[in-house]
Amino acid sequence: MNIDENIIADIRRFNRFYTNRLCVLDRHVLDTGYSLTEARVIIEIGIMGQCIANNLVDVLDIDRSYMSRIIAKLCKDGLLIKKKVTMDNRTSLISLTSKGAALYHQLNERSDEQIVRLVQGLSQKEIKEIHASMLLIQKKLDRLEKI
Amino acid sequence: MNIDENIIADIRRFNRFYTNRLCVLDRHVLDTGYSLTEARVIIEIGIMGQCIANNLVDVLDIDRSYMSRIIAKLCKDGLLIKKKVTMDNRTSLISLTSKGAALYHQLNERSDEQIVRLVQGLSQKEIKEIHASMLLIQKKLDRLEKI
DNA sequence: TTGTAATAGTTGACTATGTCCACTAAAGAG
DNA sequence: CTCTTTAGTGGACATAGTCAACTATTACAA
Repeated sequence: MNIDENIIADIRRFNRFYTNRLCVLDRHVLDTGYSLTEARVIIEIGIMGQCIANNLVDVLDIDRSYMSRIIAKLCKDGLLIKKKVTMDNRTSLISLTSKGAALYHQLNERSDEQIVRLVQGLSQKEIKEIHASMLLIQKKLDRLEKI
Repeated sequence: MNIDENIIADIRRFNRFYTNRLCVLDRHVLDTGYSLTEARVIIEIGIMGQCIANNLVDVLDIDRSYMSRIIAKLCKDGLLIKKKVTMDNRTSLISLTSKGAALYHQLNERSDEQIVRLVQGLSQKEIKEIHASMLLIQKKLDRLEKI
């Protein structure tokens, strides 16, 4: 597998470039008073609807003890509730309260806004080109995971 | 500016996807025993050749006191040397020692290897497609900065 | 069914990473 | 020569994340 050195340099340049872009896009999360990690937890629960702590640990790849503390904090803040379920007394079902759901929606809307800002000033044609490029990259690089 | 909701969702999906990829690519740095931030400092000095601490603070957007401590550590580890320069007695010229330069080259080589691994299993044609897509994204989104 | 292993979660202690502020010393500006 | 700005350092602190020990419960195999 010989790859042109210029291509490697370009990909590394792209990675540096895109890292900065992602950083800027994520910054808005901090306005909520929660960290990126806490936001990820809220969003994941929003997507899952209901889950147990261990699901979050697996999906988000966060340490169990750290997750325990994050959940405790978000519960204390009234964003989550834990419901004991008879099936397994070791666990609780976690879900968003209405306050948590509101934050979840706010995070989603803000993320959407950030994407709009990202491509602001470009024509619809250019946006479509970027879109197609992203889909291509993801398709090609994602495929490799399954092998 | 109306943007198709599906495109926004796709871009957000791509961002999540690519964040994970970047995370995996960066992980190799930790094998050196240095953090990503310390590695960024070493690489930047490698690129600049010679610089003063404040240059690094500006370019890498790292707190001055934090930078001071990072430089002190890297000096203690024999990766950097500070040379007093008569022109301005407040500052020192910082540069890599041969040991530091070796690490700099190692970091570069490993980063290149990671890119090769990233696209491993793809045909040359597919790699060229990815490359072109990245260039397009960067060109379109980079242009927006200058406005 | 009983002993053993595995799983879910919690807590304490710790490390790593990063931030804020006050300070010294030198340089630059008027 | 004063006053302001700049470069760097160090103390104290904050935030983020890790590691290991522990309890309680469940799963499983003999």
